[in-house]
Amino acid sequence: MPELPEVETISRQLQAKIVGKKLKGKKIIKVRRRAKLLIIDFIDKTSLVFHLKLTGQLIYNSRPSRFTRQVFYFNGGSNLVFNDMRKFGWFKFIKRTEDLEKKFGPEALKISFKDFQSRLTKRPKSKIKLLLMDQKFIAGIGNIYSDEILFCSGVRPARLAASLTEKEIKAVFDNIAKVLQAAIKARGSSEQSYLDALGKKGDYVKYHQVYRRTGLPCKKCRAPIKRIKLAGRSAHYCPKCQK
DNA sequence: CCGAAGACCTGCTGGC
DNA sequence: TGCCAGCAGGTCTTCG
Repeated sequence: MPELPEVETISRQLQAKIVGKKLKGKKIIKVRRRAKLLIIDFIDKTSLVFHLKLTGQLIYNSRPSRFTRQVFYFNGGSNLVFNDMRKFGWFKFIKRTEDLEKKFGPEALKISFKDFQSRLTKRPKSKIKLLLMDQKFIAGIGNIYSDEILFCSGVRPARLAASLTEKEIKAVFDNIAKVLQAAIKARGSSEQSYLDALGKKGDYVKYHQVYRRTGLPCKKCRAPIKRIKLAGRSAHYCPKCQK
């Protein structure tokens, strides 16, 4: 589930619901996202940090299910339910988030073209899809959105960074923001288990051009979508639209 | 330095 | 219907 658009959706929804409430007697002053982390900041400068990994859910005012790992209760009776079928996700209370946040590269929605380009030239032999998913290179993009960004850019996922023309680098850069913003607007992609903080599915799957569409006709040219393996992950692309 | 492979978990789907 | 292989939004660690 949760890449940048999904975590951003949850973050915005929770920000509207729980700021000003108290958890364990401590007042919540902000809910925010860094990379794929969801961070709840308290007035005493401590934070509660979540990583939802593949199947984590954070749902406001929900009921526990068989997959519930933890329920957080706020003063006044409302709650926040943390579900995670595959148990990869985690949460922890920490004193300062700085050290944790330092481990990530620039935010995908904040990086400048200049920075993006210079980072690419420093990793000439890396495959472009793996670079987009490398959280130290650029933070927030995962398997779904790297495939979608590269489709929109006309670039195959296994291309080496050094092989991209200036025009292609610009296209990839532009499509990072374009695809992620559109996905946030649709409240993310619900492939299987993802739900937003209000317990609703995200609508972006219907806009997917290639992700998990192996063998289906490309929405632009009708050529069958291909799937390959890169670093153990599936990569989907249109052999005709992407060079 | 880099990349590939396996580990961590559970559930679902498709083929025989 | 049953069983088994393969797949799934993400990091981590280990090994070559």
